[in-house]
Formats: sequence, C-alpha cells, structure tokens
Amino acid sequence: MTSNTPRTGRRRHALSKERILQAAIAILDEEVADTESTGLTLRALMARLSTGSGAIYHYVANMDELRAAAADEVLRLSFADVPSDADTMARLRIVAAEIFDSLDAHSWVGAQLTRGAFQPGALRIWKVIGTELHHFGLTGAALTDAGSALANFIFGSAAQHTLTSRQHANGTDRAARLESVANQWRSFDRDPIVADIADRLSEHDDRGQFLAGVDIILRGIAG
Amino acid sequence: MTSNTPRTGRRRHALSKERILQAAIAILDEEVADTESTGLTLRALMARLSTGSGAIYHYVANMDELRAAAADEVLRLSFADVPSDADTMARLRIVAAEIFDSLDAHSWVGAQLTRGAFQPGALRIWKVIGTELHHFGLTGAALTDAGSALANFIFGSAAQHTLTSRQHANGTDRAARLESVANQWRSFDRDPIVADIADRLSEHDDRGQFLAGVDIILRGIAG
DNA sequence: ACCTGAACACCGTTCAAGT
DNA sequence: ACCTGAACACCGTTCAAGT
Repeated sequence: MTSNTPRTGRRRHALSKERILQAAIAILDEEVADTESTGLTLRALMARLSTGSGAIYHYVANMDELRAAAADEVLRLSFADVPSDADTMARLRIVAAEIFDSLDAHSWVGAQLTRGAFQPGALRIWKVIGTELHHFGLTGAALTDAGSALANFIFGSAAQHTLTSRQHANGTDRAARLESVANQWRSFDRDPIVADIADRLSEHDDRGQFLAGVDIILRGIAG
Repeated sequence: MTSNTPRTGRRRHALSKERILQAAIAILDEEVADTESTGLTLRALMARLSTGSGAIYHYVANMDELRAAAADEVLRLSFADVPSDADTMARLRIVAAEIFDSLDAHSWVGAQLTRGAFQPGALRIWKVIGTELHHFGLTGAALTDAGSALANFIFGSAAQHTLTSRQHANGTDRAARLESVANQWRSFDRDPIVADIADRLSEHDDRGQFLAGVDIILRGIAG
C-alpha cells in the first residue's frame, strides 16, 4: 500500500497479515478439485509465500482463525452496493442474492461458515440482516426470531451449496456433480419421495431455489 | 443379537459395524469438553474397543463415513412418535422439535450435518419434511422450494447450536458459554445493532427461537 | 522484529503378517 | 474371515537459533 521498501528492485514482498490472507484465499479458490480437496494447508501456504511456519505464526494465531478470516474477507467484498432507495424487503433480497453469488464463486466459504468456534463471517451476515430488520421496525424477540430464521437458512444453504457450487473441478461440470449427488440419494433410499426430490435436485437451479426460500421467510416475517 | 459365540464365558464381544457405531456415538457424547474437543478419533475408537485399526477398517470404509453414520443413527432414533391424527403443519412442528431436542442432547450432530460429502442424516431430515409437505398438497418446485427453506434453516440452526448446546462441558454451564460468545461478538464489532443481538443472545432461549423460526417459515409456506 | 526450519505430537489409512 | 500393529504420509504448532 504505502511506498516504502524501495530497496531491492524486485522487492522481497515483506510478509504481512494482509498478504497471508490473500494467499490463503487464492489457495482456497484454486484448491477446488474434483476430489474432496484437503482445503487450505499450512504447508501449501508456506510454499506459496516461500517462507517458514514461524513467519506465518508471527502474524496469524492459528490456521482456524486464518480460514475464518478468509471467509469473512470474501463476504465483506460481496456487500458492494445495496441501493438505499429500495424498501427493506427488497434490500434483504438483494443482500441475500449477493451472499449467494459470493458463496457460489468461492465454494469453500459455505462450509467455513458452519465450522466450529467464532466465525466473523457469520456475524457479518447477522449484522446486515439485523440492521435491515431493525429498519423494518422489528425489535426485541421479534427481531432475533426473524433474524435467526433468515440467517440460519442462509448458513444451512451455504453449507449445502458447497457440495454443488459452480466453481468446482475443471473436469466434472456442475450438472454431472448434481446428477451424482442425486444418484447417491436414490441408491441410499428407495422411497419414492426421495426419488422425487432427487429428480428435481439434478435438474434444478440452486440460485432460484435459494431466492425462493428467502421469499418464503420474508413472507413469514411480514405476514 | 443371535445366540452364538457361546465359547468363552466372558465373550470377546465380536466386532461388528453396529458395535463400532455405538462406540463412536458414546465417544462423541463423552468428548464434549470445555475445550474445543478433537471429536471422534480413530485412536480413541481403538482404545475403547481394544482393537487395531485394521479391524475397524474391516467394517467401516473410513472415519468420515462413520461420523456421518453416527449422526444419522442419533436422528433416526429421534423420530419416535409423531401422532398421525394431527394436521401437516402441526406434525412438522413436532418433527422439528424432536430434531432440536436430539441436536441439543448430542451437541456434535449439528456440526456433523453440514460436513462435506454425503450426509445420510441430512437426507433423513429432507425425507421427513418432503413427505409432510407432499401430504400438505405441494408438488414440483413448490415442494422443493418449501422443503429447502425448512431443511436449510434446520441445518443452519443445527450448526450454530453446536456452539451453545446444553450438553457440553461439566465445568462451564450454558449461561456462561452464551455470555462468552456474546462478549466475543461485542468486542469484535462495536456497532449498537450487534450489541443488541448479543444482549438477547446471552439471555435467550435457543429452543424457543428455533421453534419461532419454524413457525415463520411454515407461515411463509402456507401464506 | 522478523524469519528459518527442525522437531514434536498428533492425525487417517494401508498392508503384510498372524489366527 | 477376522484381527494385529508397525509403517507411512500427512497434519498444525512450537521453539531455539539465526539476521
């Protein structure tokens, strides 16, 4: 950012928390292989930054905190421009769509949000929802009940969506992956209702289903 | 089950998938310490069953599959008695409450349901919800939209609830843990809306909030 | 202060060998 | 068929040592 480190022509890229965070995001974005990827690994981070473990631990408390920070960073960038003129419900719909697109572009974020311990990304989502619902006029238990309905739906959708996210392997495409999940369901349980759900799963549009869910909940809140 | 292995008076407890599953559940139920527990470990399983790794791998494909099966088993037992006379919405409320109580009694299940790969427990929940919504008269996209709203809300709530579940450490009680989470939120973000949510978090009743969320979604579906 | 890298205490999984 | 347990290829984290 600032114009120091003018020494070496090809500067040594001094380490920083910010640089580590960006490297972590880059690795996680690339890591999405057809196989169940290992995710972000300290050793992968060391290789990319060509440094040792001690250097990284000088800036980061531990790997879990780094993973949580990476997910939060992706979400932070996703709340770009919510028009202030729209009404609350319309704004919540826009925010939800932004979150979905962000999760879809970075398939690992959904899984990260429901990992143990404190997740700043989850708090970020809670905050934007809570703010809008407050503007809508809700307070107290009505606000937290409505907020938890919407936030937990988003967390659950996010975690599920990690399995079928767009940005996955180069080899297998989304349709093939959806069909494979559907087949798993069908072979695991022969019940016709499961077959029905599996049929729709393999043909269906995740984004549309997510937004339909948001609308159901907003209707339940307003109604 | 059958009356064989009559040889040794103190029978050697022949290994089986069922016995491994029960041991895994027992370990996970006990593992809930104040510290972020490691969860189920192959070596812990070996110690409890006093056997080697090869013996376990003879019955189980891998640890992830075992963890998924353990969560599914807990959920299977939770759908005890749903009265057939009640109407669909009432039955869905009862089913949701049963799921919550199950998650609350086994704090690890919530986190497990949103882990990678195929989760039979998630399919089980989808199935019971889908069946009820089908009885209600929904089909096609209306059914999957409503089902995903309810199912994903449950998955998200489950994952969040793992952090504050009743059956946790012996030392720290639920109230203290909730207060600590609330403090983490407050110190992470000074925004008054966050403080508001944190206040209610530390005093509030998870079960009531969960059921309120279910009611909001059911209202959105019916409305 | 910042960085290196060996060492440690763990993981899950495999597999030759026993019965 | 069922089980044993050493060996392997990984993890995240710590820390004495360098600059």
